[in-house]
Amino acid sequence: MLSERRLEVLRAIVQDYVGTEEPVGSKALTERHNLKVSPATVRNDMAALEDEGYIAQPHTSAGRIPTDKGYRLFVDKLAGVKPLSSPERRAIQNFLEGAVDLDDVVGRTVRLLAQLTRQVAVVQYPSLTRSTVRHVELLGLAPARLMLVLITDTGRVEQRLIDCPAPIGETVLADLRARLNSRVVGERFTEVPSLVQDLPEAFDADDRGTIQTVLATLLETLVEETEERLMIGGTANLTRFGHDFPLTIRPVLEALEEQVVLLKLLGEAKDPGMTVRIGHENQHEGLSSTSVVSVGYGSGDEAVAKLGVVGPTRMDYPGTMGAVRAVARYVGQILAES
Amino acid sequence: MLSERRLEVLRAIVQDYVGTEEPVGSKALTERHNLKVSPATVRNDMAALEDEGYIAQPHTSAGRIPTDKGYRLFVDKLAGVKPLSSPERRAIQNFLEGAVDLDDVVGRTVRLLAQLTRQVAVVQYPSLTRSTVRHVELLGLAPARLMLVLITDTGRVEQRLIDCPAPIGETVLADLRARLNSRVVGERFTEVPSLVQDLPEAFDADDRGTIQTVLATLLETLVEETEERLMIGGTANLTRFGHDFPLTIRPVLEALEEQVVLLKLLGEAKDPGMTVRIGHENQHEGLSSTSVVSVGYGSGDEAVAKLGVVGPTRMDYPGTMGAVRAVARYVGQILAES
DNA sequence: CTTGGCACTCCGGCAGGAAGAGTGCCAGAG
DNA sequence: CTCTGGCACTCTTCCTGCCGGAGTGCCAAG
Repeated sequence: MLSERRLEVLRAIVQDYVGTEEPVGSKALTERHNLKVSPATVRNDMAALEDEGYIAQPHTSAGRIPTDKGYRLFVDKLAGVKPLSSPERRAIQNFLEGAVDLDDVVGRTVRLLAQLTRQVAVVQYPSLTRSTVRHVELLGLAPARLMLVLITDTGRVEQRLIDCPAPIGETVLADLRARLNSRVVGERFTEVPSLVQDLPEAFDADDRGTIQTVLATLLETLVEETEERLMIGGTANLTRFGHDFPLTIRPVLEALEEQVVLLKLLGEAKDPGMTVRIGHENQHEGLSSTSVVSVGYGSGDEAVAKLGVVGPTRMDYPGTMGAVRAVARYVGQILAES
Repeated sequence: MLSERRLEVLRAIVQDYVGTEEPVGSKALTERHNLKVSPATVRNDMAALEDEGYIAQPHTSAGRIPTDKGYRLFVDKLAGVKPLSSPERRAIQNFLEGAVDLDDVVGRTVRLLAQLTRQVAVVQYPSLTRSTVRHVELLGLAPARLMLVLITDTGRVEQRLIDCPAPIGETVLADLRARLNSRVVGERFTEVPSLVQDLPEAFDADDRGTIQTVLATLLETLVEETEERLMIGGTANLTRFGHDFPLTIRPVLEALEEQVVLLKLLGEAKDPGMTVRIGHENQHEGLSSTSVVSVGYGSGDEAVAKLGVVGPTRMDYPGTMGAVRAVARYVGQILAES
């Protein structure tokens, strides 16, 4: 086990490196942090930390920089979450309250996160998985053509065109609409399939084909739309990454364009609270020199989606975590109100 | 006026510079293009071209590179539009035909354009301005709460929640729905206001307040949604820009995140055909070292939206223009079919 | 108007030297 | 056993001067 002081040294190294972006040496450390020991002692500690794999030196006779493992220890044991200042909190709230619809909420959130953390922000649209049905509507566009509209309690609306196998009468349609709604409104998506299973039985044989089609489309919509959309922003902040640009930034931009990758990234974070994935802990290769801080957010007790930021492993973890957590909370509030 | 040969020299310079990214000198020119004159002659021509402002040299005794003005001349007079190869055309068509809905069409288009041109692609969602109403639906969610759903012929669906000043009966609602649709279905958005103006007169005084609210929301939706959304992709291609990265790439990324800027950019291109804006011709400062190639596309004869690419001024104009034009055509076809 | 020749300029790369920062190790003190 | 100061060593970085190459501009001749 590492002694108290060695942990303190590691913390100091991380803090200094995050601030200066330069390898940090023993002398500078003793000066900037008032460690009560001499540089020589710190050197010994550093040697020990290096043996354990927490820090490394780019070349002999250079200062040390933290490794992924070092950051991990820092995040787990040494760093708290830095709360935002109250002006910041107020700014967040004001900014988010101006949103007019769901797209706007997500858009504002992304910009806010990017600005607060000065990193790339990723916000997943509220998931349909946990949400409930507010209304289902069927519109007859033509004798054998319907439109299905699904409205969720998170304010999302999905629509599908349906080509029916046979024409369907307006009264039957109204009947179907009424029955459908009485069964599924207020219910969770996951419950819907079993709730509508026996619906066709209530109708004439002539109409059953159409009704089957409608129900199939509805269930399909519920499933398909569980695949999430997301919005990203603040990519310009990538330019602050480092000096060895093209090599670093390219794979990150590529990864960010692959929504699938990002969704997986957010999805993997199972921790109910905040998740921090550091460097190579990220599966995706392009992101192996970045860290991802993510957290679930939602209108009620349950998380309906995730949001987070992507930045260099050398990031201000306490500050970033504070911002991410705060934004998630306020977005949750906004969603609950609307 | 510039002589024929001097134009030829300019063309050669542009082509070589686009290929090599390095200033091109007189000797290399005579070798790579079989100009029938000596380097010395070319030097004289270059001096003339430089006097006219078509080319410039980074430093004394370096080769020449084209200026914005030089590219402009090249695009206007010297370059054709390079048609795509037929395998490319087939690939485009196949790729776009797999799309399942509007979002998917736009998403695929953006990826396609980015891949074909190896630059940043921007695609505007089909505009509602020119499109017509396919259906208007009113759903009673609660006694005094409605949802308005607007379906357009471009496949777009917009919805709005309406809080009514007074409860409205189901029969009145059905009546309103029927009248509304009989008047506006098939009509252009711009026509709608005058068509529905006198609708409230057909109803009882009790309901007029609510109906006014509904109509107001409808008109508002039509206007608001003229503000376009757009999708961008291929930002990773920015890393191919040049070697002086952070300075170049940052303002571009920032500009790309400002949808307003991009919309203005596309909107400014009034030319019915293809528009090419080179370097400083772009108003936005961050884009002063980029060129924008854009073109309108649409399902019928009329353009309903724009798409294009953003790349370095040093780009392959004929190839890029060819790709942009081809993609626009195929997207138009796809939209017309659906 | 074109051509070859020639002097000139400037960039880029390379070697060598000096400075600075940081390390590792050791021996001695607490 | 831990901490400390000292010292030699290692690297990187920066600056300098130097050379070669590429390209230009100008001039005089064809």
